Amino acid sequence: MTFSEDLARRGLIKDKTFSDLTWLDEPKIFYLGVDASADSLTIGNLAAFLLARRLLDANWKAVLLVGGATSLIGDPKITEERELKPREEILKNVEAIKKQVAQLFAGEHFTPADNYEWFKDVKYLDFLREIGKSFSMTELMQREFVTERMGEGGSGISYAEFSYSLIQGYDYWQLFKNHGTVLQIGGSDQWGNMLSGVALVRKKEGKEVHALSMPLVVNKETGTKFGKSEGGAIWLDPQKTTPTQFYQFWINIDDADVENYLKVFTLLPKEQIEQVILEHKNDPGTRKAQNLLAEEVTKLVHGQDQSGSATGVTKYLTGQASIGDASDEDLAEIRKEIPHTTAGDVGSIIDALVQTELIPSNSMARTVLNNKGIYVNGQNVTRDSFEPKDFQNGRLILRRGKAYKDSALIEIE
RNA sequence: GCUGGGGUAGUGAAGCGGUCAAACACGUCUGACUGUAAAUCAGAUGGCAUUCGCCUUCGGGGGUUCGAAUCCCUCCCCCAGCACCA
Repeated sequence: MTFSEDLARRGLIKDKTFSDLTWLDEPKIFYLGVDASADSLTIGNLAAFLLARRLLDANWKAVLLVGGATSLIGDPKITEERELKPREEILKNVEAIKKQVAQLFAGEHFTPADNYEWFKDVKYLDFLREIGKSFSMTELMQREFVTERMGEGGSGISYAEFSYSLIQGYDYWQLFKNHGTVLQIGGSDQWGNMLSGVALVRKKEGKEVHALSMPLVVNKETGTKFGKSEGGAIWLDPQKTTPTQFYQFWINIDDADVENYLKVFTLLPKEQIEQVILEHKNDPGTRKAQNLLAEEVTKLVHGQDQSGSATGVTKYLTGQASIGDASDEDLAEIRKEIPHTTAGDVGSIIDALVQTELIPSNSMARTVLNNKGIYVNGQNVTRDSFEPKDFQNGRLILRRGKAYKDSALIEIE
């Protein structure tokens, strides 16, 4: 099976500017850009980065761009104008994302880039003359985010966000000139911006470059955008979403999506995926496919060790092993992976819930407690304080709801 | 610049002097159901205390009033139209 066939079968290709897929089979140089709208990437960014990884594995060369300049403006959303973030905050975010990208691609060869490098000295008039002239207003006005936001019922759009596409287009031109990139990849929401670059390079250089977009990952059952329906964002930063929580997220994926996710979010060969899906269908209860998915993705993002400790910690969260029997090393791991605090042997459960941020406020905690949503060592409780027998060897696992990822370690003070 | 419409909790959207912590819908959280998930049903959804209650919210600031999300002034922002400009 050729590289391009593999991509196609994994469902990784939505739109492309080249007609023949085999164009991908001959390695060239591509680029992938992200903006730093937060201080960490999320699993929403993951699919594109894994595509980059696949290209690298197929001997392509990569330029990975973090948008120091574009982040200052903000990619226009279809609904409303973004709030302009302070420069210092964006600078911090950019640094964080750069580091994260470097970690994610540790051991791989790629060229890091930051569009701020070439934008910081761009003069407005020069930009208008060189770039602005190459863009058709009529065309820009037809973009979905523009038509949605202008006119009656629209939320309005600033000139800054309107121009975002030009900035990204300019990036492609720069990268083409300086690094020889001839392909840009990204999510299908970036398609319009990618085309801006393709068109600009054609106009300025008379050369043909290409773009490739991936379908947005959606939940098959609900049709919702990936990551949206699962509560808060799942971050790649282990400080924000610990490897165990990360691992648990993938364990909880429902059957309908698991095959698709295995294809998109892991590097496993197609045969292996088909095999595990087959096993999974025979006996869905064991959640073989989800287990494999969780293990693989956690390994890709957090590394082998973290993946191992995530499975280790999970043992205690699920009650497969008693928390009282945990070794000192295990405990140290657990403390890193899930929130923890101390409490007296008759301490308040509500305080513990709030301290560990399992629940944001006391009232909420009380409500959830009354709704039978709190578990101590896997046992449902409705009383509002711990009892001495709850502690096994001076510790217990406190959980909100059924999902194991919302667990915390409570140790006796 | 003028004229008109608008800015309400995570989102959409009611309310238009007291009975407003603010209808309703969606979302979110918890539970039941399910091997999961979804769907469905039930409860919860500003904060503190959970017993009467107290505190902070309806773009910002100021005022009128016993009392304002609701009235007045002013500022900011958005939408539409017109004018100006080209």
